[in-house]
Formats: sequence, structure tokens, C-alpha cells
Amino acid sequence: MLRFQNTLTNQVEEFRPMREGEVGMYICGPTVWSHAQIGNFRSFVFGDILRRYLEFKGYNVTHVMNITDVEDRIIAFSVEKGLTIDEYTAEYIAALWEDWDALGLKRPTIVPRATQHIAEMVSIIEKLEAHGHAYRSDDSVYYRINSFPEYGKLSKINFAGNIAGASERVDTDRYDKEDARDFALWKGAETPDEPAWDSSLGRGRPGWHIECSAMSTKYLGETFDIHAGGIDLVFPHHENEIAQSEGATGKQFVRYWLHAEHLKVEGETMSKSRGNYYTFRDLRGLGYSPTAIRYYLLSVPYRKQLNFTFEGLRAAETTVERLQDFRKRLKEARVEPGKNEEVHQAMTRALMEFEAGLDDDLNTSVALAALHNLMREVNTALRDYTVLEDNKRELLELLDRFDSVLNVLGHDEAAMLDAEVQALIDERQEARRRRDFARADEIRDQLSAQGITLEDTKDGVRWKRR
RNA sequence: GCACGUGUCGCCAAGUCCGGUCUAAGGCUACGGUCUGCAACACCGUCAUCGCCGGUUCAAAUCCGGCCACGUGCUCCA
Repeated sequence: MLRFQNTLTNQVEEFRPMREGEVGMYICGPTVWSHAQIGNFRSFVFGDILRRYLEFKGYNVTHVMNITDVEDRIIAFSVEKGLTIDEYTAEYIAALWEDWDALGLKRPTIVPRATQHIAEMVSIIEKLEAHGHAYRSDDSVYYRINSFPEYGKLSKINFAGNIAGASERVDTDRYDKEDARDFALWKGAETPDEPAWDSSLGRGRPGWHIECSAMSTKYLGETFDIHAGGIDLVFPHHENEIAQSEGATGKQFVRYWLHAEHLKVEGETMSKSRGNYYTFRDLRGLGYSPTAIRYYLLSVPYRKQLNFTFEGLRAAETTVERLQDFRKRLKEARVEPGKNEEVHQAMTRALMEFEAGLDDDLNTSVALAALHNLMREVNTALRDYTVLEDNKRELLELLDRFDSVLNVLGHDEAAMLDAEVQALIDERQEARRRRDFARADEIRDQLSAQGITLEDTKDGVRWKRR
């Protein structure tokens, strides 16, 4: 039984989609003002695991992710560079997909962009006005929070304490709002040059929150199953989305709200000012493999803060290599016909534990432990030649199933060596047979210098690139 | 000020919602060993009573109270 911790109810609940076998899921995507950083990717990896596990469970998932391509920073930077919004964001959107694919993330089913859904946003704002949830002030339109008594039901935020205590940070005088909590639905254009759209609301641009209300509803319906994102979005973004969507439709907006915790870097918040801010590209530039990064980001359950350290990333690198080696070793293993009951049982147990872990609010740590335990048992059996033909087939199938969720076991790269290297390996084998170990070690060192590690096994020489 | 998160072996980290199966999963590292011509790989073994104090209970890492430490958020940052 699949269960999720629902931010809305603050409880672990059994997941039951609205329509049997179908899941509509919206995940808040990036604002493309810059390259996405590893914290963003933790959220995306979480979303990917969520989606893949739902598919593992047999659901047909419609996965929608927005790209926010109109926003204050984007406007500021594009103006600075003398580019249009589209020109400015194109580079970052291209980079996003590059990173996305490298990390083994499935592309969302639908990827709506804010700038292409202005009309839908305007339409929701008009509905809100009609229902008394919105008002105009100067050239902008604001949400009237007093008109939505349920405001705060997601974040359970205590306004009395919060706003009062942080009063110096709330600049209530800057805008002519009825209430400090009210937020902009539509921002009137202040200068003739800034990016703006003409609409029934006047010339301007949408507020930040409205795009997600508009686009999720358009593609998933007025009520849908899952809405997920980073924990920082709970307030105000998701709270405001609820106010907007439910204010406009009068129906429940989202049934399950899931939020991923932030990651820390070496125990501290990642921020540019601390100098511990990393994009995915930074890590790749430092030589870390995308799979290790993916493994690391998914190794801690999504609702736990993940303390990102380079030591941890190196550990992930080692672990991923072990896992990938394991699959390869199994694939190459020569086996006798038949089926070993013990190995079969180890496999059944691993599948049970894997599924039980992920069923429990996507506890990836438990799922990985199941995989590691299986690996150890099978490695032992391989060493003893007690893995039989049926076991091997079953095991490879199981690893593929696991990997349909984890996507870290790697694919079979064409194992090609150039003739020269192959000749050296052959020569070394010949030297070993002559017990000319000096020459054999010399060749091994030489290959090692080229990044090729040799492993002598009973069944011949294995090699791998570092 | 208000709200929240975290504190479990050298490091990372599961378990805490629903107390017992937890002298505590798993990973990395270290050390010892098996294997090996030597290595590498793989395997085996060794390494914790769960921040502190008190309480509830037959039973607490898990519940309650207090305290300490670290971190974060408080309107556009995943």
C-alpha cells in the first residue's frame, strides 16, 4: 500500500488517485534565470522517483512541470543584456534539459511555459474578480486574502506572530494593498519598455503564483492528484495557488501535496554569499559522474534534509561503481541450468523490502538497503557458482525493475578496447603464464596509468576504465 | 519575536508519526582475514545503547516535560 505524507493534512495517507490507474501530477519547475543548482535537482530527482515509482506500481502518470520564464530577475537580466525574455531564457532552458537528461530524469509529459499561458492566467484572475477575491489597486490586481477564510490551511502559518515579529521586513507601504498579506495577481507595467502583455486587466505581467494555478488546471483539471515541489514553496507559493484555484473554481485544488526538504552543503545552507553554491555543471566540471550525483541526491528520503558533502559524493561514486560492476558481473556470469532456491528467496525478499520501503512515503534509503543486501548475497553466490540459469534471468529482470525507479545501474556501454591495449592485456596473460611477473606488473602499471584497471578472475581478465 | 528542521558508530544515514521484531538497516572509510604470483574485484570479520536531564511504561532511539547545540524560514529562493 503506497502512502504519502500529505502536507495539507500533515498525515501519512494511503494514496488513491481520483481515477483508477491514472495519476495527474504537477511539479513546480525552475525559474530559468540562471543554471539550476543541485538543490533544484534534488527536488527534480525526488519528482522523478515519485513518478517512476508510480509507474512501477502500474499507474499511468501524466506529469506536468512548468517552466517559469517571466519573473523579476529574468526581466532585470534580460533588460541588462538587451535581450528579449525568450532570447535570455533560451540558453538556460537548453542547459536545463542537458542537465536533466544527464541526471537520468524522465522528461515530463507536458512542460508548459508561463509566457505561453498568459490568457489562461488572465481568465482565472477575471474569475477571482467576479467572485470578490481580487481587487484592483493602481494598475495592478491583488488577491484579497480576507475573502478566503481557508487561507493558511496548507502552511498552517501563524500570521499574528510571523508578520508582527518580522515587521521590519514587510514593506507594507510600498504597495497600496488592503492587507499586507495580499499578493499580486497581475502587476501593471511601470515603464513602457518592460516586458508586458495587454489584457483586460491592463498592460502588465502576471504575478508569480498565478501561472501554476493556470497551467496545472489547464492540463490536469480543476482537481488533480499530486502537487509536489520544494519545501520553500509551501509558503507563500502553494498557499497562494490554493487560494487562487479554489477561489476561482470553488473546488478542491489538489488532493496530495508533497514537499521535498532542502539540502545543506557541508552543514550549511547553500548560498552564493557563502561560496558553497553549486550547479550540476559545477560538479560535473569537478569530475563527478551524473549517476553518482543522482544516486547521492536520491539516497536520502525526500523529506529529510540532505547534508551534501564532497566526501559523501565520493562515497556515492564508489557505491555506484560497485552496483554497476555487480550488474555487469551477473550479466557475464556463466551459469549452469536450473534454479537455486536460496538465491530465489533472497531475490523475493529484496523485492519485498524494496517495495515496502518505497511504499512508505518513498523511503529510498530502505529501498537501497534492500538492493545492497541482495547484491551481497548474490555476489557470494556468484563466487560459489551457485547462481543458476533461472536465477540469473530472474535477477537481471529484477535489477531492471529496481532500476526503472532508481536509474543508477547504468547501461551496457560498448566494451571496446583498442587493439593496442588488447595486445598488452594478451601479452600480460602470456607473461603471467610464464610466471614473468615483473613484466606482467609492468604492463598492469602501464595500463593503470592510462586509466584502465585490470582484475584477474578465474574466468579470465576483466578490465574497466576509471 | 514567531514558526520549522536536525542531533543515531570515524563520516553519511534508515528507523522516531503506530514503544517491544532496535544491544539499532544500509553506504563510505579504517583495521584484520579469505581469495590472488602480488594486486584489483568479491567475500568474511571488527567498530554505537541512539545530544543532555527527568518522567510515563512490564518495555523507549521511538511517548511526555525541561534543557543544550546546530541549521533554516518569515512574501516571490527547489
